[in-house]
Amino acid sequence: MADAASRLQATEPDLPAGSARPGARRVLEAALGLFARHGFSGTSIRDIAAEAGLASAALYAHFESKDHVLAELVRIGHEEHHGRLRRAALGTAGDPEQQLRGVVGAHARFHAEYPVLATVCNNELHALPPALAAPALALRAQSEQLLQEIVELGIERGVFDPPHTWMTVAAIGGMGIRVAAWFAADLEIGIDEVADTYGELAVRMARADNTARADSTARAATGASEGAPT
Amino acid sequence: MADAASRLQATEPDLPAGSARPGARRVLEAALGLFARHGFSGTSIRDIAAEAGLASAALYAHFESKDHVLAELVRIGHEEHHGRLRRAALGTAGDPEQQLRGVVGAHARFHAEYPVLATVCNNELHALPPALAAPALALRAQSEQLLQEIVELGIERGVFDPPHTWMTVAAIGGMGIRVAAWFAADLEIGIDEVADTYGELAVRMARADNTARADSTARAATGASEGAPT
DNA sequence: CCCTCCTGATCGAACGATCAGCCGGACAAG
DNA sequence: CTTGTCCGGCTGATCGTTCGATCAGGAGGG
Repeated sequence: MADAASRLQATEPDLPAGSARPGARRVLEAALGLFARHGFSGTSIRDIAAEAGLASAALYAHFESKDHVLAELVRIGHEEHHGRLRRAALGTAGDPEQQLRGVVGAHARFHAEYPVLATVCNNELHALPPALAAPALALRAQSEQLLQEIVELGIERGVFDPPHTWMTVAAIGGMGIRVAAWFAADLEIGIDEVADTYGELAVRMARADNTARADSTARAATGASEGAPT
Repeated sequence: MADAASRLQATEPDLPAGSARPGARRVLEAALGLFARHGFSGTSIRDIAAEAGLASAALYAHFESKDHVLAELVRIGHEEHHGRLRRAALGTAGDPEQQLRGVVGAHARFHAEYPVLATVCNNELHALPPALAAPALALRAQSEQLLQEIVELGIERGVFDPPHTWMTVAAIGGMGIRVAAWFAADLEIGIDEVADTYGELAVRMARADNTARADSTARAATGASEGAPT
């Protein structure tokens, strides 16, 4: 709230259940909120320690270095995210449209349930040395490929006909990532509604027979459009 | 390139033409690339000066503080972005679908033409004290409202029927922002193609008669979908 | 002669990390 | 139950480095 560029206004920093030993978890939760608000480089280990109620030296009993604290957050976030996408894909196997709806819904849902964690994973990954970032990047590539394969299957079957497959996949991914930037727990929009809406939007983007219809049906309400003044 | 989490791999840091005096411009260009790769807090005054070929003290002849360097970059980026959106909206006034296509195309085009600047504007805005961030936030609000009004006009006329107007606007904005993360000059995808594709995707998301059609037409190719194994 | 742009030196503060040492619960031996 | 030992988790002090910023002064074109 003190921040102008509202990075996750009222949302409480939150981690998936059972992701670390209690001692380390307190540190991770403290670091999570601070990394999201001030960035990795903008947060000192003294800040983290103070937030966790510890002396700064105590952090090194749980983590090898400041880098490793971020690496652990990034690992937790990417594994939770990728696991949800895979479960959503397996649970709806067969029908590409239902599968796209499910996977994109899970993607959006993750960013709504863990907006702080998602923000750190997306915005601070670059601060990690290559060796520590590699596992997260691998999971990212897998998630993108999962989405791409669903769209390609739909194209094969004729139910999908997106403009430029790869860009459509990138756009679907991008709109979901952005959920973390505006979703807050006290919003009047529920998590289920977010997931459903984003699933619907993704299907609309990919679905066949969309462009063609512009010439046949959508004409009706457009009559008064040509050359309107101002 | 040395960075694992590819923040703008091969792209040259670039600013819109004529945005500052030559001396200050060299500093801004140096800071732009460094802020994008290492973040605002991860970049020191000495880093910027070295990249610009100056002693660190020389920066203070052009800018009041490190904050003001970022503030100027953020101002340039937001003004260029908002200007393009307004011009695109005025150039296609009247027809909501054409207007949405144009504005979203301009949005995507900006992020493809200035991916480094867009990255800094989006990811480092939070590092600015409220007073310096305020103008950019105001322009952001205006841009979002512009998009929202186009969609609402389309709904009034019956050509648009998106699920949850506000979330659709947020999703359209989000997918365009993400372009900056993957677009590179040496890519096989051209800027015009990006703009056209994103315009088309936005229209598909908003267009009326999309959901309803699922029951009437799209059935044809879906026959073999039910319960396919694995 | 002044004004703009610049340099090298330097300020105090904050940085990531390391150290010796203290504390308290776990645990085996008596 | 008491005793002795250990070890994970912690503290306060401190290391050398780097941070953003300031200073007096030099260079040089108008």
